[in-house]
Formats: sequence, C-alpha cells, structure tokens
Amino acid sequence: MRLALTGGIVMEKVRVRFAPSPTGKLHIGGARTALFNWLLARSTGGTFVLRIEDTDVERSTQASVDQIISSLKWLGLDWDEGPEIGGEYGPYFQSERLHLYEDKAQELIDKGKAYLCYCTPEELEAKREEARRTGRPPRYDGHCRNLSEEECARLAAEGRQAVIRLKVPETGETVVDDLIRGRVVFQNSILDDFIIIKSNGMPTYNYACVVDDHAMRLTHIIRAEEHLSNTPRQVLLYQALGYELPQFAHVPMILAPDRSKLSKRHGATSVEEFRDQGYLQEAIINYLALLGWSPEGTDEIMPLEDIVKQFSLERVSKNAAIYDTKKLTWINGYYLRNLPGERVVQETLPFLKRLGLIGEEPGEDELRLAHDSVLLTRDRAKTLEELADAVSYFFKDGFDYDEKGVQKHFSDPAAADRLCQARARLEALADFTYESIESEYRQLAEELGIKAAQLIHPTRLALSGRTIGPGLFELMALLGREKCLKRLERAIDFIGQRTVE
RNA sequence: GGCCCUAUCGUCUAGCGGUCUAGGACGCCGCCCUCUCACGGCGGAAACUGGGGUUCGAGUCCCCAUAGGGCUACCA
Repeated sequence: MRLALTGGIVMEKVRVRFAPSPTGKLHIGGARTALFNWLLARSTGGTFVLRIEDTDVERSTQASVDQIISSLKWLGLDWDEGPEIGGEYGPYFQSERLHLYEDKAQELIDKGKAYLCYCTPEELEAKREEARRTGRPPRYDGHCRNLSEEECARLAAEGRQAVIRLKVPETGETVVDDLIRGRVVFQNSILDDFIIIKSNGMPTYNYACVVDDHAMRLTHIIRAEEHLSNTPRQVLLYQALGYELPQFAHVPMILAPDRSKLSKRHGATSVEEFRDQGYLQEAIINYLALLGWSPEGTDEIMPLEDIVKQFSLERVSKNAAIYDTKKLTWINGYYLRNLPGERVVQETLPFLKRLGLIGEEPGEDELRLAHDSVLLTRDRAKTLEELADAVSYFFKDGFDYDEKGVQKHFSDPAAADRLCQARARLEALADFTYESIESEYRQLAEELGIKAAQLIHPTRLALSGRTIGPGLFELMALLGREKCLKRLERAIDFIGQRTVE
C-alpha cells in the first residue's frame, strides 16, 4: 500500500471525493472544491471519487448531473471511481444506495441511538416560530424521543409518516479536528436530535454523507467551509455508527464580488458560462488553484502538472476569497498566447461558427484562414470570444469603419488620394508578401514626404474597419492582394461620399 | 437570537516573534519599445480593522470589540 504524508501523519493511501448535488450547474466554488480534492489525490497517488448526492428528489435533475459531469470532464478533473466508470464501492448515486441508509438507520434504532419521530413539518414549523418569537433557539424539543410502541402505533394509525432522528447527547462536547482550521469544539447542548431519514424514506445530507464516506473508505473529506458547522453532527453520526473518523479539511468559501454567497445574479459563476465566454480550461484551473491555495515560489502561472507537484493542504488559506474576473482574464490571455497555436485555433473554431464567420462544416479555405488569422491575432485577445471578434474582418467584407478612426484617419483631405496611390502600388507589386508590401509602403511614404504611420493607419482602417490589430503588413499579406485592393476602393469611395456630404 | 469560522494593498495572497522602512500577482498610473492595439521591459501609488494584554521585541501569540461569512431545514 502506498503511503502518503499529510498533515504530518503517515496514513494509508488517500481516497477523496467530490460530492455535488445535481441541483444546478457546476459553479466555480464547486469546481474549486473538486479541484482541491483532485489535486490531493493526484499529488499523493491517491484515488479521486465522484459521488452524486441526489437525495433531494424535488431539486435534483438529470440535466444537472449531465451538466456537472461535462463541466468536470472539460476541466480535466477525471475521477477514478464514480458515474460512467463505476468502481469497487459503487453505486455512486445516493439514490441507488437507499437500502444502505435504511439498514444503518435500523441498526441505530435497534441500538437505541435513533428513534422514530411523528411530528409533522407543520407542527415543527409552528414550534420554531414560537421559539423565534420568544427569543429562544429554534431547536427540536425531543417530543418523540421517548415514545412507547403503543404511542408510535397510534400516531402511525393517524396516517402520520415518521422520520428518523438521531439521539444527540445533551451534554458534553464534540470536537472536529480540521486540517485547515485546527481543533474546533462544539457543545452538544446546542445541537438537537436532527433528522437522518426523511418521511419520504430518503436520507438527509448529514447522514447519507457519513454512511457513504465511510462505506467508500474515504480518508479525507475536503469540502467548503459552509459544512464546518454541520461537521459535529456528522462526527456524532460516525460515533453512533462506530465508524473511524476521516480527516476533515474545510476550505474557504468563494464569495461574489459583493462579498455575498455566489448566485445567478452575480453574472457568470458557472464553469459552463466561463467556457461560453471564451475562457480556456487551463486558465480556469490555474486561477482556481490560486484562489485559496498559494505556491511557495513567486510564479503564479503554472501548468497543472506543476500544481500537482506542489499542492498541499498546508498551503490552503483560511479566509474566504472573492473571485476576480480581471485576474482570470489575464491568466486566460497568457494561455491564449502561449499554448500551442494549433490548440488555440481549435478552441476558437466554435466561436467563429457562432459568429457565422465560418460554416458548421468549415472547408479547407475557411480552416486555413481561421488558422492564420487566429495565430496572427491571438496575442491581442484575452478570451476566445474576443479573439473570434478580433479576426472577423478576415472573413467578411461589409464591416463598418470605427467612428473615431474615421475622424482621425479619413478626414484628412489627402487621405483618399494617398490610399489611391497605395492601391496602385499594391496592384503593380510583383509579389504580394509581407516584406515587399512593407518596403513599398515605406518607399511611398517617403516619396509623398509623409510618415509611414500616415499611410499605415488609414490603410488599416480601410482593410479592417479598425484602428487596432496585428501589424499591418502581416495583415495585408494574409488578406491577399485582391481583397486589399477591393477594400481600399471601398474606403476611397467612402471618403469621397463623406466629403460630398 | 444561538453556535462556528475568518480578518495584511481595490482583489488574490506571502508572512508561521526579531531578517517587515511588510514581499509577489491582477488591476490602476507613468515611462520605454513601436505602424495602432496588445505583448514585453522599467518605475510608481496602494495594506497589517480597532483596543487591551503577553514579551526585551508582535503583522505574527492571547483577550475584547468591530466587520464579513457560514450553520441553525424532512437543501446539500
């Protein structure tokens, strides 16, 4: 068995899990939790398990399951056990493990550690309301804790559906030893007899989680801090069931820019949305790793392999982080200009299709132009979406001219004439290459007694409609002589039109 | 309300009693490079929440206050 050093304790092979509930898309907080689990597994030669917590029949959907799985795959967070691939400790959907929860619950009842409760949600809500009104903590009062069999039978005969509650000790304390937060102590007296099996027969989160984490032989429970307060309940369950405790590590939460919990109204928060906006998998992973964890050195741009090598829970911070799209965007730009060109081209294709710049089944010419234009322009874009837009003029002729550019470069009375001369020179050029175009342009500028820039800027505007973009001569060489001439003519007409008005 | 966690530049963070006149990154500002825009290079502004302790010495340890977050569901 492989040994792994974690938290200074030598232990058996690491087994960790990501256990999302399929009630929506995978948001960046969940993705980060998944990443940290994955990183611990990969950095220690351990096992990463994916488990779907679909015990909320009201909110769980198959679409969410598919969504989360596809996002994880896209991020490259592959699991060793879980949906689609199975594993030794399956099934990996909690809805398929109900018998296990029932068996264990029965065991707890038999041992006198849990009991049936017949209070209805309405009755409980009324009591809670009452407690709130009188300023008392809204705890379950143990109403059904000592029901006799006759009473149970009577209540059942009334048609009441029972839930199962855990008997929580009224005194003493429960300790959570957390790898990130240290020792956290909770007084049992503030906990109440919480429900472990709902009246519809489904287990609650705190309960199913414990049964499965144990059954799946997990060694480390890495999850968001929102679960820290639930952990004493789970520890109590571990004890009641006679299970050995795993190591807990509660990672800080990721907050929206307004410091509140992430939600839809904060714009893009799901992995899928970031992907649609043109963020690369590598960038999101790199950014997420930096949110709550920090490498020892000063390099922040790091490929996954390096993060895996360096990752440790000891360097995970304790404070909640606000995610900052600006930095993500910067990282994305870095990957855009440093990843293998072919890769960037492939990633840009869907965005070009979306803009209708190339067909759904692009032909050879389209692909070649996409390839060349993307490589020529990628240094200047931060996202794939931006990149696709930035190369759009290579694919279509009828673009508008940038308004400020027109003011600046097309209002000079000599502009049309200069473009005209440039056009003539280009037409006469022996070969239409980057070098020949440049030397011709510079020569023309000299002959006209103007700076090359005075020729270059109007030309760029004429050819692309923009004032920004790649080097003009490279742009022209790629566009080709024919299109250059046509677009120059169009611009000359445009300027003429303008001066008439 | 009760309980729990957290607190360093706008943001992410380094810092694990003296090396901190607090380091890095993003963003911002300026300069350089330059056909524009990016990239790149150089430089700059920018933080230890407040108050008590402990200590020869505190960003670093303790307490209180304050602030933010979480939990307190038949959600996870």
